[in-house]
Amino acid sequence: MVDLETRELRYFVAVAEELHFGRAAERLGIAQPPLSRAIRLLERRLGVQLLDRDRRGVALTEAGRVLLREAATALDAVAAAARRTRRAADPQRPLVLVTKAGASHELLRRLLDAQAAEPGAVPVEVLLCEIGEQARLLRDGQADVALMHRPYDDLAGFDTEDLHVEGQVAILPAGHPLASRDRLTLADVSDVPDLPIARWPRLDGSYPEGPGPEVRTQSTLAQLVALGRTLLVIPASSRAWQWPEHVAVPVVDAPRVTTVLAWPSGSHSLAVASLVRSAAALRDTAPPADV
Amino acid sequence: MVDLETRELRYFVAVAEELHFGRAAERLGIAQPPLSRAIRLLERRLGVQLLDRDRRGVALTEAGRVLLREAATALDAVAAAARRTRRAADPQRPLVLVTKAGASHELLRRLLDAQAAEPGAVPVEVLLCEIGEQARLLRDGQADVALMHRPYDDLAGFDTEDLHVEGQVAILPAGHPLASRDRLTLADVSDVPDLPIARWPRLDGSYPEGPGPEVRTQSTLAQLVALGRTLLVIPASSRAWQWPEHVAVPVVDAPRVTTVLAWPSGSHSLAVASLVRSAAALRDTAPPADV
DNA sequence: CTCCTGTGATACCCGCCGGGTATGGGCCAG
DNA sequence: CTGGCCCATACCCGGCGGGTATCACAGGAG
Repeated sequence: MVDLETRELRYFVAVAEELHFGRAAERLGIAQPPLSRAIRLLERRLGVQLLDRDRRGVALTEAGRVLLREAATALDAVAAAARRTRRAADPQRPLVLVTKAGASHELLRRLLDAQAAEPGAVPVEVLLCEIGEQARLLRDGQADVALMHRPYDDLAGFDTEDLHVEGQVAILPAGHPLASRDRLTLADVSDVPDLPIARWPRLDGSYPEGPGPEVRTQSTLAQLVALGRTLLVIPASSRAWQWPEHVAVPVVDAPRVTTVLAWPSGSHSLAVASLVRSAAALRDTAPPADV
Repeated sequence: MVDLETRELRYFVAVAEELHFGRAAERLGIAQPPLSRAIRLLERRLGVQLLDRDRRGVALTEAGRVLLREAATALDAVAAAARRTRRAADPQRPLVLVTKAGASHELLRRLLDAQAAEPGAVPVEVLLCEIGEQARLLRDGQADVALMHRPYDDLAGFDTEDLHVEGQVAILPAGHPLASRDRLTLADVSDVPDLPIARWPRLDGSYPEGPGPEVRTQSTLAQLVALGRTLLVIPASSRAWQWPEHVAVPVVDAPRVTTVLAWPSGSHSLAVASLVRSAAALRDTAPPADV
């Protein structure tokens, strides 16, 4: 049995991501030789080669790729332990709810209002993040609960409560021929030559091949749409995209999107339970108009 | 931002579980004073009181309870990182499949046969565990894949493939009046005065109140049934209970149990994928007789 | 061919921190 | 009051994590 220390995992992650001992050491705030030694020791303790030191630079072995992935989640778990413990000790800790900026705006407003009206309401702090970040923020304890969207977000490891189902719309630059239609299909929007779909970075930061522009944030994407450089298909209730230059047209055969409230499974927080109750009541009493 | 080391977490878990510095230190193989100091340092770094040192002994604070739970999952994640990394480096690593001893025996046999018949079959090692342990073994990397049972096992954090649905039977000592019936209901078996339901330990090791005998393993339970001291309700295909002194009677209104193949979500292992394919094919070509 | 540059590895030193022993001090039980 | 239990404090030591200086080696420029 080998007991890894989080320091070793942090060091390895830095080297594995930088693929360069010098830069990794700088990022960690230590010198390069101790880092080399630490990684070598880690390899010997595990009995596994993690890196191929080539003449020029460093490459991950298969085992190294596994450890990079596993170490990231393990470090998240450790960070979550610290954060949640501190939060638990804060008597007036607000509940942190994270959601994608601009998504499900109306629903969120109604949820916050409903929760605030509860007797003994726990204050709710709203944290906005970029697409796909909610899962990490929940996992590492920076947030207690999230609004997420099936089937797009990865809900593995979370308990969820469905809140709302809706269709999707294509966001187009006003003035584009497609913008005058009153309904579209996925076929209509999939291969528009002058509006290629934007490309998001993969987990490793690289971009898939394709003609569309590379984007990393919603705001850049919104501006690209306004400039007539790309189109996108999103849930009807998303509001981050309502620029004057934008037109929304329903896409009738796009998959329907379910907005869910998600929280780490096994969470014993009374505050989370209270919010979930509010959400369920909200959905049952006043279902928002579907699109 | 506080970076906890796994050593600190292990120390805290030991103290939190033992609620006694001396015993915790002994369990950790260190002396008591350094342990006291380490815990005190941990509290100061977190800025949170984790333990109430009472006149006599130690009690967990609310924050301490949170950290105990979080630390356990974080340590599991770290251990999983080490184990999975080593496994990844082993060229002829077998795939480890864990299941409750005695459960879904036929299904498992057919699954192993089907997988062995695959071209390029990965060897599968079977690991048997007690009830409720599969999730931990999957989480901490001791197993790659598990047979689990909805709705009884906690499937949070795992991807699953449904394999089989079946009813449940009551296991009774032969000769008991109920044993001669050809069907039972939950009402029939819920309050039999001379056959009280056995009590399993909770996570903290304590037992719920009740008249039934306390059990910790399946084998003790099987013997208690044979002795006519308790009854139990289990999926029809479970085979650990087929002693000569046992009689199985269908319980018509018990919830139906789904046997699922489960693996850590996000697992990129080709071997797991291959086994899942085998399992799906198995189910589609030759569904086992339902009960 | 030579020299320079950039890379990770090695050698060696030092200070800190984790761990040990000895002991103190508060709080029951009797 | 007193002894015992249990955690905290005081103090020492050795190992390890981190630093600097340097080496070894591979390319590339000239």
